Amino acid sequence: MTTPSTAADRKDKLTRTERKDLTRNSLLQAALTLMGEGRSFTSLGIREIAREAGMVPNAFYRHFRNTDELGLELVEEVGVTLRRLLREARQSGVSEVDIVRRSVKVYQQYVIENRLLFLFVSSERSGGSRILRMAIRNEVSHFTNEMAQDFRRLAAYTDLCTASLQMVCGLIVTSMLAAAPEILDLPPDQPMLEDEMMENFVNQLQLILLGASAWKDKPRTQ
Amino acid sequence: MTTPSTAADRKDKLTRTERKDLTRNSLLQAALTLMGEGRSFTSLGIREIAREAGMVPNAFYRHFRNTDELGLELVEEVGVTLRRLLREARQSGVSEVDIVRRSVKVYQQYVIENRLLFLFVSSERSGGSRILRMAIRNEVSHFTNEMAQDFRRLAAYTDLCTASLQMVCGLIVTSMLAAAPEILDLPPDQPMLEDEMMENFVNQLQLILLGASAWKDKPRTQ
DNA sequence: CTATTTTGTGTACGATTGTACACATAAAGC
DNA sequence: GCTTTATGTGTACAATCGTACACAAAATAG
Repeated sequence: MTTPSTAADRKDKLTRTERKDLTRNSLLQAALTLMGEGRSFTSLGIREIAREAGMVPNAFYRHFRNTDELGLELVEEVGVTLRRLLREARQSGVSEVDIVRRSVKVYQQYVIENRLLFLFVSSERSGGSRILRMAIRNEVSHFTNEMAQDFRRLAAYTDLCTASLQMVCGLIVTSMLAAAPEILDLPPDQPMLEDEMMENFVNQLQLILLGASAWKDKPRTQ
Repeated sequence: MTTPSTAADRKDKLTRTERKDLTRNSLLQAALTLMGEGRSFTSLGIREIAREAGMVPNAFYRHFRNTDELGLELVEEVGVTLRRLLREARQSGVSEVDIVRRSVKVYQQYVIENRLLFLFVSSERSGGSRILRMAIRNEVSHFTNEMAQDFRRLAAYTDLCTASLQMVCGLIVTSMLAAAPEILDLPPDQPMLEDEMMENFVNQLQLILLGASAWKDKPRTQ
């Protein structure tokens, strides 16, 4: 690469790695699209994904060795998506009244906006390939830890030791992830069902936080 | 049917419906076995299941029209399994100290004993076919309701209105189901990891119950 | 006893799958 | 400019899939 060619050097002539990234992304997107049409990731085939991406089956191998490897890439995307959720939650005011209800509403919208990714993570978190399962569990674990750090930073629940705080956040995250598939399965124009579900979700989170307020860390022994 | 032939009439000559039930069960068992070997239910094929059950592919159609229909039968089996869990929990003493820790231990063993069914329900609860998902959600909902009734019967958390009690039980069930895949993925001889996971699970349940004790039902409005 | 229905077998066919190999084309390296 | 390398295409093959049809055997009905 003699002249760096700043990627906008020539408008339609792209560098090799750029083209590669484009088709690679189109493969990832194709897999997500297929899941959006009701297929489960585990049952997707190489040919199917390549076809959806508009390329010949063999081209798949230029980017991934098998579908699991593509799935790992999707897991990483899930990771950045979750981190973005936390970052946005951090920016929005925390000292609001009704913070739980507000957060639940934000989360609901976030799940809908990132429908395909949450579809993926919900179904692969306990299904299919062990490798994917473990990778997802890792990302969720990181997410939980970051949430606990945020609680610390905001000086919330300062009575709790770190282990207890992580336990609480784990419970919150479990509830959030369990809510995702229900959000995604909601019939689109049934506001009553939706409100009922959200109300239930809000109450559950408030109950967890209520428990956290009353929680006393165990003494030294055990 | 002239003489009812009480099914033990001739020891090795079985009636037609008995034989049919036997092979039907062997198909169900075959599907579970394949899942136990790491396959996901969604990706199972008719031929595969029939082969594992030791019969020719076409025989499958004598019992189910497709794999989803077989899955529905498995969901029903999950239902009776969950009900049995509740029944056993009901019998064991409730007025024990450390009741949560004891219950968690019982649950862990129950999940391991019914490994294949919990594998199935964990992976299909948010994955694959919409029909199966809804059926499982139904069974889980019934389970939650029965648990709430048990709480009522035991005069536990009498301050809570029925809706709140169901909300609490929903949270408990969510946590239980989320724990199942982690239990099943535990490496078999790592007692430290196992203890850590169980301790975390116990704490989460205790936190929920602590929250339930402190919970005040909403006043009339809203 | 005869006729019918049920249950499982055997064979067959077209479609689809994962993957191997040879080839084209265009960017990158020198 | 020439050579090399990376990326995508085309063709091919064995394996598997779901499913249709004809058939065998045995239990049930009359």
